[in-house]
Amino acid sequence: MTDGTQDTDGTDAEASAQRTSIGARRNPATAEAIRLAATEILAEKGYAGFSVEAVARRARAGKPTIYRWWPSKAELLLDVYHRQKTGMPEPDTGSLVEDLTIYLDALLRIWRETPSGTVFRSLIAEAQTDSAAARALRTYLDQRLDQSAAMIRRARTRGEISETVDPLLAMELVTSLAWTRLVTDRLDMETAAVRAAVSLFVESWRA
Amino acid sequence: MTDGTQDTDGTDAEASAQRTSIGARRNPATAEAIRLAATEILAEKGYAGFSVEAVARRARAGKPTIYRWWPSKAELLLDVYHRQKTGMPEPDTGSLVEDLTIYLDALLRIWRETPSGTVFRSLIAEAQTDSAAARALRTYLDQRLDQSAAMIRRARTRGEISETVDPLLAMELVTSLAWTRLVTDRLDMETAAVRAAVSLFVESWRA
Amino acid sequence: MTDGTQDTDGTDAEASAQRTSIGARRNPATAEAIRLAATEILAEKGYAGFSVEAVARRARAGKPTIYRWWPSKAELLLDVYHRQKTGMPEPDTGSLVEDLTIYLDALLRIWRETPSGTVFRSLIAEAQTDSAAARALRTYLDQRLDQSAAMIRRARTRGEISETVDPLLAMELVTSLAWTRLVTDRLDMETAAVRAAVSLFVESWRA
Amino acid sequence: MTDGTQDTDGTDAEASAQRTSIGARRNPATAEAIRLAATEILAEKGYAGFSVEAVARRARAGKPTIYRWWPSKAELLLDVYHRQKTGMPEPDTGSLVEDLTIYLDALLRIWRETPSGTVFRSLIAEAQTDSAAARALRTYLDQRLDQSAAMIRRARTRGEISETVDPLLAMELVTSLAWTRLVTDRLDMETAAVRAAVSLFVESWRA
DNA sequence: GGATAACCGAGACGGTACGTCCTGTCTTCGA
DNA sequence: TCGAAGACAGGACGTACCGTCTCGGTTATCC
Repeated sequence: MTDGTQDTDGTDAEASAQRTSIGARRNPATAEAIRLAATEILAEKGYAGFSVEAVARRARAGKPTIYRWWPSKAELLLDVYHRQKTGMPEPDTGSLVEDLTIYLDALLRIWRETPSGTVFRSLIAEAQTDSAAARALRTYLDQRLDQSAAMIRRARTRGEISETVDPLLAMELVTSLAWTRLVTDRLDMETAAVRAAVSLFVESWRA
Repeated sequence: MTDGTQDTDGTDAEASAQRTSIGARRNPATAEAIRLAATEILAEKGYAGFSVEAVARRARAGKPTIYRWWPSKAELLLDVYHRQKTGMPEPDTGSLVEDLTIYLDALLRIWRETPSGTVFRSLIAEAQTDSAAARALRTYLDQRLDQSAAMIRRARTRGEISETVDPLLAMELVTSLAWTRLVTDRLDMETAAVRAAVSLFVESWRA
Repeated sequence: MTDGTQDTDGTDAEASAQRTSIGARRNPATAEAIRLAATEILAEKGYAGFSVEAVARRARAGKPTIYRWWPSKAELLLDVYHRQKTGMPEPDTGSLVEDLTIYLDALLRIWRETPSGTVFRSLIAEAQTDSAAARALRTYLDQRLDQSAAMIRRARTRGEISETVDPLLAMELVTSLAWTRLVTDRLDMETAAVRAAVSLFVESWRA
Repeated sequence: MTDGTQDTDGTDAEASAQRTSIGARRNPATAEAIRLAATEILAEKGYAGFSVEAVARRARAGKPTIYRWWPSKAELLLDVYHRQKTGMPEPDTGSLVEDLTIYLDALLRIWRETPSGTVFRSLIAEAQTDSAAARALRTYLDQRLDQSAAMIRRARTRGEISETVDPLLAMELVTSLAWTRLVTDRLDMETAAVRAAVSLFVESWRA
């Protein structure tokens, strides 16, 4: 940043720009460049090509800089996932089947169409090796479930479903399907199929 | 081996037994020693400690011998998993809730109490990196689903559930919960909780 | 702690004591703390543990503060060595053998019993890498030689040794032995052995 | 040389040749390529540029291959020095002054005119940091002294010098001068000066 | 019944990545 | 305007595995 360009909060898309310390505090531009590099590598090469070394190389950052802020590969992965997981709808149509269909459909589509699917797969894989990743993954799952369980809690509140339904457990059932599809590379589920699956939850299976 | 004084203090009782060549054909004892070593390593150290190098070391085998017969780490993993497959029950109590509860409870218990849980977690992790593993995992899932969907088909046949329920999809819902629990290390689900989860599938949620 | 505590005595043995800014001029307490930290580290861990980072850490100083006043690691080393130079004797007993024995014996003892040996070893090592250190070392050697050669000049003046003996070269021979002993960690030379070595210089080897 | 990635396709035909394993034993070509690379780096960039990483890069070898055979940087350095230190004369002219002059003169010349001087300086520097290097250096010195002390032993045998002269100590005096000159970068000593120095040893200083 | 072919152990090889430590530079903030 | 603090890019450290490559030795099978 030797020139006078003002972009302090700018979307510094150029990782190759020479960055230097901005004093005794974290440089947001560096952090962003690292996240960007990590994201791009995951998008281009997948988890197999994702290494701290490669991220550092692409972001023109030092490895210690990465380890300073993300104590493990998993943390970086999780951070990247977090940033990417924008635009998840929080539907409230008044119909639980509809809400869950919209939610699950959107989740699968986002995983399919953006790098976030690869990112999350990577995180799951990492969690099988790295205990920090495992903890992070579990914490993240808990939070996500709690948040999205709001759909089910609303349905219960409005009397659409029984009081005996545990919202967290119910939400876990829905989410689990998505996870399984993700790790087995079968995200191509049409909306109709999604609705059918959701119906299997919400509607009675009974004849 | 020029003399018999080899390796009396072997760190590994099983593997330290000297195998001699049986000529120009595959030595089953070697193959077994490799499988055993792989299994033990997974049981003791988990996926993190599972490397071809470590397996070769423990099995007192050469790395090329492993690569000769198992072209990838994933193949070895899958082989190990297959051998370990203990008898999953195929309950037929006349009640779908009961059948699925027994099935799911057994699956979680086996993953919890035998090394097979670790092995399968490892396979899932490997599948995120290795395409051969991915293919193997998916094929395996298909077969398992088809097989265990028999429970649901029977329920449908006897009129317990609607004709519109897709047995494979329904079975995938049940199985997905187990997978998610496995990869997030939350297998400790009591039978009552399992039954509650299964009920969420089979019973109506509606008030 | 931000006021009052003056710390005027400057010979602060504890580097962790808080120093406060004295405004826009060099803080002697800081400089002293840095020198002290450097000395202690060299004494405790030797050259291997001596890094600007470690010195800054122990002195509770910023690295730039060190680099501001000592442009290279070698300068800091040399500074430390200079401060540590305890009184080397300048014997004048009337006998050259006696003078040199006292001198060499004292040099070896000081290097052995005080940190200055380690410091000087470090300086020699540093000089092999850093040209500033090399220059400093050589200048220092020249001065030392010139100074201690006085012993030999006196012996020549009083007719004890030949006019053809070059005092500087002769002194270099004596000093060289000490250096070699230092860098090969063989400083434990008894006075008798020192005298024997000196005699090899001054007395005739001839039968 | 603004960065280290410059000449990966080195002009060096030997090093760039692709080498592979020759079975379960050390590949001499690899060892030689590593030694060559180490030597060249020392010759070109000196000790400052000498790193295992750099050697591996230039030799087109893996770092583990280097560490497999040379457990420390110092061992590699010492090995390189050993190979290079050919052609040291072992004079036996019948005159000790002559023998030592030839020897010392040759030593200084070789250090001056071949890379071995740089190599040995590096070893001395390394020994101040690395205990393995220190041990190696000391062992090496002992052997060299013992070997070259033969000149003095011969002189004693033929009655040229006193029986009381300790050959090892005497040889150490001679060698020390060379070491000191080496580490202070003052190897440019003319033969006459060398002879003068040696004379200071062998002849009487007395008037 | 001697040659041959494939297996097996062993482990070296060129590499990639790990996570840590240090270098020397830079900037902010407080005094 | 200095000092403390610490972030930064970068390079090197020594280790663990990867997947490949001989090697030497060992049988069974084929000629």
